[in-house]
Amino acid sequence: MGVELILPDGSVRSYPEGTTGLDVAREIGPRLAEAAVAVRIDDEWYDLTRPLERGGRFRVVTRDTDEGRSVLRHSAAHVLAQAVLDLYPGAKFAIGPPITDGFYYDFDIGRPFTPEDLERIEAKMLEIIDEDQPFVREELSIDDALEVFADQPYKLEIIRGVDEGEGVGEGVVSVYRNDGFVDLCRGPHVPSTGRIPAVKLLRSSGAYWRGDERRPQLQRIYGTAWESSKALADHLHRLEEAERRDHRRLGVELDLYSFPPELGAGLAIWHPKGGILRREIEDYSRRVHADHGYEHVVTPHVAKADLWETSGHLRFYAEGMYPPMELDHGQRYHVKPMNCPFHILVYRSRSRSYRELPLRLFELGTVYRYERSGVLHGLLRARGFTQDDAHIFVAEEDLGAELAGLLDFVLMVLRDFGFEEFEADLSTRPEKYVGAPDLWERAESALRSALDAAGLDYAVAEGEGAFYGPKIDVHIRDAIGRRWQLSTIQVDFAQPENFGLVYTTSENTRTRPVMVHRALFGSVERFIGILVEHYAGAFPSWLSPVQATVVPVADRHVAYAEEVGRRLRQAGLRVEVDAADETVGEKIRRAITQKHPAVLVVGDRDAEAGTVGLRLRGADRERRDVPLDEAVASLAEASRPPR
RNA sequence: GCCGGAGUAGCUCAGUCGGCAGAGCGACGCACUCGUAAUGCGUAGGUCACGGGUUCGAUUCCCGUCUCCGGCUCCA
Repeated sequence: MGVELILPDGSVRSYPEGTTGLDVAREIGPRLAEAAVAVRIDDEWYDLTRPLERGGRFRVVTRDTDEGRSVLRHSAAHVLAQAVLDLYPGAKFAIGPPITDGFYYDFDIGRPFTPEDLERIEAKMLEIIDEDQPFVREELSIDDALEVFADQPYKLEIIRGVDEGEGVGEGVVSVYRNDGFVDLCRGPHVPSTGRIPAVKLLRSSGAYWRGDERRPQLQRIYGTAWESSKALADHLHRLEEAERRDHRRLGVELDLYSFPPELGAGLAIWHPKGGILRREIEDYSRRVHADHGYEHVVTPHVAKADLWETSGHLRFYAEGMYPPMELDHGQRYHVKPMNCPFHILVYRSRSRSYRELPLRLFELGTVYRYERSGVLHGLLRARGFTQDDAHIFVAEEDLGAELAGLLDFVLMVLRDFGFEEFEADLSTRPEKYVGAPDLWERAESALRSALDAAGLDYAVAEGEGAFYGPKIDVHIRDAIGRRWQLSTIQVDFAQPENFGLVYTTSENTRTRPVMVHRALFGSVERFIGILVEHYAGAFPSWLSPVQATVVPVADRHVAYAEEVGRRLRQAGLRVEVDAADETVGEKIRRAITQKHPAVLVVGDRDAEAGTVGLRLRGADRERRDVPLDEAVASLAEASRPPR
């Protein structure tokens, strides 16, 4: 009994029993066989050396793809565990999956790993890789597996959990052996340890067993593995690049913002230059919202506990809120973690007609959330931040059109800030939910068609929606390929119910509107943090706190430099005239280091002829003798906001 | 919150096996007056995170607290 395989080119071929994926890959081409790490039949994984048990759509997975890398990273994780068990007798090992850009493995050796431990372990791993030990797959009954891992409590727990269908078949699990080491694993793996071309351990840290802080804390070792030493070197270079772009570091260097300990953890202060950046972004946001039919509202920072009871926040979100403060005979007030209840009160302040819908209420609303101290991370994760928040009250029949327009709006805004790559997640109805199922279905299909209409790539996260409604999250890729979640669009069937919202229809009946929560930047602070890292501090001119620096060559040119500065300011530009007692070279270096987009150098010739030397960021070299009028006009043009 | 690491000048860091605290950059002053990425010389700047303990003496050792960093978890 042979197998019939459909190859990616559509051809169908038959193979005798016992044929392996490697045999097929070799037949297709030796280079393919060389790069192969595993094969798939109809999405089922096979090790290269495992006989194919059935026919179907056949595909060779190579090591230079994301799928292939995750196979070799998984194998690298095994080698890591093998090294640790070898070096630390009695070590317990838990789980070791591949992750984005690497892998980890969780251990218990009774103490944390030190940097010296990591060096030893890495050396041991390289030895194991050198020995090119074959990975051998084996299937065991649950009982046999329990015996094999008798002294490994975490493995035993996993095996006992396998009954719920995580195993490879009825009452059977697979293990992989190489040398004396054996690990429970579904696979697949590369054929032998020598097929891991480049590996490096990065760090260790604590991690809870199964992510549960009530359970034992294990020691996790992170590493990365790649298809070639060049790919590894590139990755390490990207890590350095990310460090160079760190918004916390650039915030200090560019004098944008800081996090004084006196203030409290997770709270930022904005310096004048950061203030300009923020103001430009916020002004832009207000402008485009006004242009897109939003009305600007303003609401306070605290509200009575009753309001948070009605909205359900105290029931579902209390641990994310600042504790109450008491005043007026024990009346409790909470600082707001969200703006929605306030916007709802605006809606409910009088009776609403169908003619007013969709009613779009927008606010740059500053909220405070209690974040556990360990998770704070500069602007990206703060305790106080400002949302570009709006709530749209819409008739159910208009929801689809509203969502489609909204998604276009989101993409327009993100493109205006220089982001070009987008991916979305559509989160659908969870097990616990409010609202009628057919309402959910209509909302989900409305979100789906909005995504289709926008031509956006999206993944469906089944059951990941909030209990109150489905949502779309929009992610962007930054300049070094990192993915960030920014915008969110959430349909809400619960709050209109909680607050008893209605509007009067054209038939003079009263109907409940649907509510949409949406934020484009999400948090202005976090968005700026991402922008700083995306641009490595070199913002497009319209966002630059300083748009041009004027450098006089010598003291006698200061008056002309001031004149140039005045002209630029009249054209609306933010300008510094650097009259400091320094060399021209030093002043230029300073402007460049501060990422100013334009430097204008003026000397004798310029003062006489009414010209400037113009050096633009990113240009190969400067232009000399540019007429001042021309320089002013072109810089003003280059510094205009996108809209 | 938990695990690990750290906190010395505005920034980046060295140092003190317990005995008067150091560099580079930055700031300030003086000289230089200069044409596209660092001119030279000088000066100031420190509760060695904070509080307690041990000690003749603590920046150094011990305990606690705060803050930061890497993770866990959670999210915008």
